[in-house]
Amino acid sequence: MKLVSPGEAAANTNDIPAEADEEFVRIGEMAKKYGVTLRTLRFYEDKGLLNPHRDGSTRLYTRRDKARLKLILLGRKVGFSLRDVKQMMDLYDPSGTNTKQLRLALDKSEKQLSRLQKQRALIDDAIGELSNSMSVVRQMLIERTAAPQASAAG
Amino acid sequence: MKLVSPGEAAANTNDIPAEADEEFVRIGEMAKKYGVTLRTLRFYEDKGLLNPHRDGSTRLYTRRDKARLKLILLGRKVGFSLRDVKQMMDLYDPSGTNTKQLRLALDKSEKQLSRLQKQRALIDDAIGELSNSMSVVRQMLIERTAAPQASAAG
DNA sequence: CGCGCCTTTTACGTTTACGTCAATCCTATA
DNA sequence: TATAGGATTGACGTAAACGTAAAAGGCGCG
Repeated sequence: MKLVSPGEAAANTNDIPAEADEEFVRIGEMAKKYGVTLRTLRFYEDKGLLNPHRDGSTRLYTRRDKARLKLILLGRKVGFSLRDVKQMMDLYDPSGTNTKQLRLALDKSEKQLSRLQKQRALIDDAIGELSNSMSVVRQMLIERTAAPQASAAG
Repeated sequence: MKLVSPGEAAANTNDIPAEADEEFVRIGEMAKKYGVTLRTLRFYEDKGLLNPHRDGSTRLYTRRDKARLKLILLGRKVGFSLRDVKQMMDLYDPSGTNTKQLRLALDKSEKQLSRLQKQRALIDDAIGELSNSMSVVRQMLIERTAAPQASAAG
């Protein structure tokens, strides 16, 4: 099931780099395009999140893989674990309405949203406590640098 | 340098549990008092954050250890690493003004504060994106459940 | 005397998302 | 043909803060 000869793919990359309709890209180009490392792409594949075609041993990524990667990156951005992302993606069925997938996504999203809100509360709390401590420390420093000269209360 | 015999300490725990002025507490009581596990206390000691006395092999925690633990827990709460906490604590000198310690603490605090603020921005961002996605998904679900009956636009 | 409870040390396991070699292979190019 | 540039798999390393046995010692109580 060989779709493109390696020479052809390589030539394509060299000849018409702006001819946007390239079917396949190799891992290096894919990585640059989405700002991830090669390791990351291989890792995602290892975890079953991506499934690029192969030309021999060389990975070839298609539009489909790009769409999936975009979803992964979005998921990562909003704080889903890769496992969650995989769970949701695994439910995708191009021949159906994907109701189950959507419901799962919504369910997970609600939970994640509340997690994020809790996190934000924790961070706000931490910011408050830290600011307090900083005031105290600043005050201590003032006393320690200004007092030795004019200590009134002794 | 044995300060309290084991029998005495044990008796103390059994006889007068409410007599607040106990000099030493063992690891179990310490853990309960501060809501941490035994493992945590031993871990902190292993990392050089605590230094309880010993009666034989039994750890005995004093007021000083309690104060240090409080600081550790505060540091943890505001997001410092244990390493940071240790660095700051290590500068403590009961016979000086501790200016260096205070300056380091303030410096680290400023950095941590900006980290926290960045984190909060990221979280707010994530919340926004997630909310958007959820709207989209909800809309898709509506279309998939309501449309099959009355699809006007075909 | 045996039981249960507390304590000890040692040391490997957990989680997540990759980083960082290492050794090897293939290919286009000068 | 030598070399540089990508690509491959495999596998150990990292960070943080503990969790979780495992095996053993000590103590008071009934």
